[in-house]
Amino acid sequence: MPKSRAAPRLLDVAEAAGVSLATASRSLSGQSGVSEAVAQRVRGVAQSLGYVANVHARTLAGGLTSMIGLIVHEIDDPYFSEIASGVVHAATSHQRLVQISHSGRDPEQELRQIRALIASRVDAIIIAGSGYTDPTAQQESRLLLARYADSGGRVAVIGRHELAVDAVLPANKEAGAAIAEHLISLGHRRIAIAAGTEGLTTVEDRLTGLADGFGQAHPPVTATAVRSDFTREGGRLAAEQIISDHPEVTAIIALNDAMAIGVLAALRSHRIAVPDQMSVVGFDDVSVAEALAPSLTTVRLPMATMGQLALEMTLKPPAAEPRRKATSHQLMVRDSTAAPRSLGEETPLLRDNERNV
Amino acid sequence: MPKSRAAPRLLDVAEAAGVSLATASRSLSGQSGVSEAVAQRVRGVAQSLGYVANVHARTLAGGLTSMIGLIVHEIDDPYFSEIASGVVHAATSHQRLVQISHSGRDPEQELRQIRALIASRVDAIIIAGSGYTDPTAQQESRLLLARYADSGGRVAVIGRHELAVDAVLPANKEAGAAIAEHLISLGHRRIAIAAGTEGLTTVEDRLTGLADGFGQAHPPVTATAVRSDFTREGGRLAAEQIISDHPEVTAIIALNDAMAIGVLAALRSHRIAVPDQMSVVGFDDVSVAEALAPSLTTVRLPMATMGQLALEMTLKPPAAEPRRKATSHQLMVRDSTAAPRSLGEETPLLRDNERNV
DNA sequence: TTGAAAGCGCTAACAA
DNA sequence: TTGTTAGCGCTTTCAA
Repeated sequence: MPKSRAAPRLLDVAEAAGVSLATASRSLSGQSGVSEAVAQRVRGVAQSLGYVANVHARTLAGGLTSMIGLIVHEIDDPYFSEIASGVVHAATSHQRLVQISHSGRDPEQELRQIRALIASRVDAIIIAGSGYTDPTAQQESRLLLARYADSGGRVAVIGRHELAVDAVLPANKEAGAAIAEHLISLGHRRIAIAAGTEGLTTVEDRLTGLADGFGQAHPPVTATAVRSDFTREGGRLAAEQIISDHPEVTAIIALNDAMAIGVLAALRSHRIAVPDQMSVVGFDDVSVAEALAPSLTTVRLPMATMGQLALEMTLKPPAAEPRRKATSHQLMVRDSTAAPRSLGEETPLLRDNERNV
Repeated sequence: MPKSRAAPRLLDVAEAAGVSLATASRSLSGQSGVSEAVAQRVRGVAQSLGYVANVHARTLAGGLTSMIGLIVHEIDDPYFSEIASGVVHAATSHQRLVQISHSGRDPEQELRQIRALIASRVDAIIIAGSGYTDPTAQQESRLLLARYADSGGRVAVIGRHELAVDAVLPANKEAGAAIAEHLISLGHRRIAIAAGTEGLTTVEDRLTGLADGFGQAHPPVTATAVRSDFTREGGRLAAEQIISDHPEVTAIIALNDAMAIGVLAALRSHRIAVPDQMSVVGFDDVSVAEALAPSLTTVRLPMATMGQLALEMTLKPPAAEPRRKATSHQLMVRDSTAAPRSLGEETPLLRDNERNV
């Protein structure tokens, strides 16, 4: 039985190839100053020995790690996995590796993850997902990140305008306004909102956008928000409450698609037809949204692109002022919205398939 | 403006606290042999300096990294994100961090990721997702992993029986048999299979299970497999082909839920009613499956648990023989399956809500 | 209980 | 073109 043997070191490669440590190092890192013949031989020896350089030693000795840390709220939420996918693809094409951690929407846990990423000296840290409206919740994170940036680390966030770092800003307000206009133009005036947990900036921004959009309606809109978790189950619970407490409502706005899916499920179990008896809209356009039945009217935010943009920001040297990159949004009108029933068949069906905003 | 300053080192902490390097190290790592008073003071200084230990130096000097590497095929596929979620949660409760990489179902890319994980000296590597039936595709990965294990690294795989390492084995065959029996008992005999790409062991195992289940039917089953990508779009394409080439079919089996969602979309666009005109089933029971309309009949594989089990295997010392851990499966009968129309209303509706297998 | 010092594996500056 | 050597920041003997 083979004894547990340490992994081969660069020194082992050098000896086996009959060259010095420095020559071996140069050969493998593809630097100039080595004859091609020697370099070739060293590479061959390294391969046959199964040599893989120790990143820790390499990092300690000098350079960067080529590692990017990504912190998301929930790994198994499509919103974040699509962002992650964008980050990973972009990173791969820049020969960077991504280390993904998740915070479970808990500032404490997020702090711990930031600490771990800093400890492992990743070249950059990307934090995706809503910030917290409570400033004390991230006092220490902010400090840590500032110090990290100060000592050369790069930081970018997605959707957290409250941190003074490079940021990709999802068009949450604009998306809210677009949805409000869509429902108003269909004739809805009594609307309920399945809103996510308090304290998340994303939730508040989307609500603000909706309020802006509603403000212009004649006759005016009556909108009621019901708070719940920012998840499918949260959507289901919110819908139950809306159904029982607000029977006059003709449309439900869920503040993300996950909640919208929960809303649809609740309506189905109550045999409330969508869109005939109730219109439903979401936010994000996660990829399953169009595959639902009825397919979900929602606002598309380009998650993968957002991830890619964030990654690319971290590759550039820091700017004097933090960069802000706004994203596009696109209202996707599908089968879950229609004119309210009371307006009946005499109203022409206002439906365009994809309206660019 | 603060100059770009290097991060504080343990030496800085030690000096600021007026102790030696060794004492500082001991204080922070909570070792015995330091007076509590001194330890306290050192910890205080470390905190106020925002000191975070450099993992690379620490790793190089001795110990483990407390990092686990996880390789998945597709980060934004719910099957994998649910597995990842299981791994991450279990890891967190064991104070481990997880680094997630993705291979895009490409053996080359997978090899590169394995190399990177080994280079960063993660304590363990978990590879999730189907293996490749072509043995040459992973010749080198196998070699690398063997060497890594030999030098003390831990390896566990999810769903790759072809590697001689600790493995969590999804009940793919049994799941296939359960689905076959379900459709047979409903009376289906002309069945199409939307199968994933060739060369994936998961696909072949599920097909084998289906064939086993079909073998016992009287009258016999006619089953046709259509190959396509193992994704939603692949499911859609397969369904289109099935609709045009095999109009006699009364049920479509998709080899995973992603494909099933694509199949449902294709059927909807052809106005083929599910389950009245066509039954549809999937595999996996990703969390959105029950939220679809009609809700999807599928076989539940406990993805999060699988991830958790794999993580725990890597925490144990290696066994003489590779461990094999089989998982449960559970047929989830929902609204996408029914008796074929030709049997009409005279057949009693065999439907139980959750049948344990 | 504390400190001094020898590495861990690698890179890069300096010599030859 | 090649080799020698001084660290990188930490842990861990070994001495005091």
